[in-house]
Amino acid sequence: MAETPLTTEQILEAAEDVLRRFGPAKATVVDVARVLGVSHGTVYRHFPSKAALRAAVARRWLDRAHAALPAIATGSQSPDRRLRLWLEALYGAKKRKALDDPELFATYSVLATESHEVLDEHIRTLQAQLAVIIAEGQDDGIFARDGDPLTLAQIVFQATGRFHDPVYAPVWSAPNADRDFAAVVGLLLRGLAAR
Amino acid sequence: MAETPLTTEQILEAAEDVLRRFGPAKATVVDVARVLGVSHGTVYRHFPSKAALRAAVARRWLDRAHAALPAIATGSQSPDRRLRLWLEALYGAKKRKALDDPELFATYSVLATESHEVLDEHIRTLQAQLAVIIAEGQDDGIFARDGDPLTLAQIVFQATGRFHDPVYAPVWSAPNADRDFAAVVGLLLRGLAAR
DNA sequence: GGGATGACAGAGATTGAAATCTGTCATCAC
DNA sequence: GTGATGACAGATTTCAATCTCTGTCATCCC
Repeated sequence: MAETPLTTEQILEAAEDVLRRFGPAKATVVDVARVLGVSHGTVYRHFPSKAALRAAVARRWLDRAHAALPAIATGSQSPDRRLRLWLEALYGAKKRKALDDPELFATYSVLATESHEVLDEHIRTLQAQLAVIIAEGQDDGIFARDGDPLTLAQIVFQATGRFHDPVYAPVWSAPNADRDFAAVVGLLLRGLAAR
Repeated sequence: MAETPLTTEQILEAAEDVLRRFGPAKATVVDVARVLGVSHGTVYRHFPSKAALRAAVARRWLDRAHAALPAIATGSQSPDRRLRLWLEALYGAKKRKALDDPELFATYSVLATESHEVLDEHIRTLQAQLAVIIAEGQDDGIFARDGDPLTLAQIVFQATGRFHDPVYAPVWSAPNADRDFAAVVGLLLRGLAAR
């Protein structure tokens, strides 16, 4: 029976499975153990608490959902073009997931929201990518040189919040959402531009 | 007893009172009637439903909370300065209320959110005020002339959402909130400016 | 007649007893 | 010794019985 020594990875897989099926409100550690065919005590050898397990699932999901972004941030196109592409990719990925499977998206949004730490770190990672693009734009003379890149990255991230914060998921399918997104990004790029 | 013929205004006053004391989850029409010393059937002579009563309370509150804004929008200062002042007044009013009495603020946020219609109309009113400022800025040559004022108003409103949408109330007391607000507004004004 | 009432049906909320879950740990199996 | 188990205490959730609320309307009162 114990042919394979249960891995953390398997537990995460099972936990995702249970969350997908039962949703964040009903998923229990006992359910996860049942899927794996072990006792729930075993799950507690790998994770100190249910919250830690859910946080790990959230981290995995966030990383996977935004796997394409770093490549865009360090791409070969001009910084202004890259900034637009990066924000489009972020909005696009969120929007696609929210429309494809709203229930699953809601589940993961709950996980992310409850795992404060994980979410904060994820956001810091995203803002750091934005900061790289902005810094290169400043070096190239495409963007105005006043203002530190990380602060500007935070500002751009905040100003585009409506297009990546899950609380706004319902408006992403509104008729004007894409037009509004493009307009906000356009205005921010104008604001960033050197004159 | 029936010296005064019960007015809609009195009912709204009583409803606010009950909402303040019991919160949005517990406040009932029977409570409101009790405060007024009438039967709850009487309340239904003035409002077709509990939802309509709550919507009327929400409208009153939103109008009162933002009573100072129209004067700023039509003020005598330069449009760019007025735009900044107007956004500061909006953020400031929200922030003050949220910090002064978080519970009451949460109560009214619930009312506003559940009264879709009322909230949408209120937002349209606010955006129309912003549009007036922007249109004057375009006429004066302070703002770039491309883009229609109402669309630009919507874009500015959306980009500053983090500083007026009640879902973000918890971050308004963060150490950098005011700095971030000023930076977002600064970037947007740069984007709006004629070159 | 205009305005208020309170009894009523159906919908929705409350409550507390029973069931389930979380997290621990002494024990077991290899 | 390493890793898994399952019994357990305390916390949390469920569920069904009960109670309260919403919205209507026939009736009442000035």
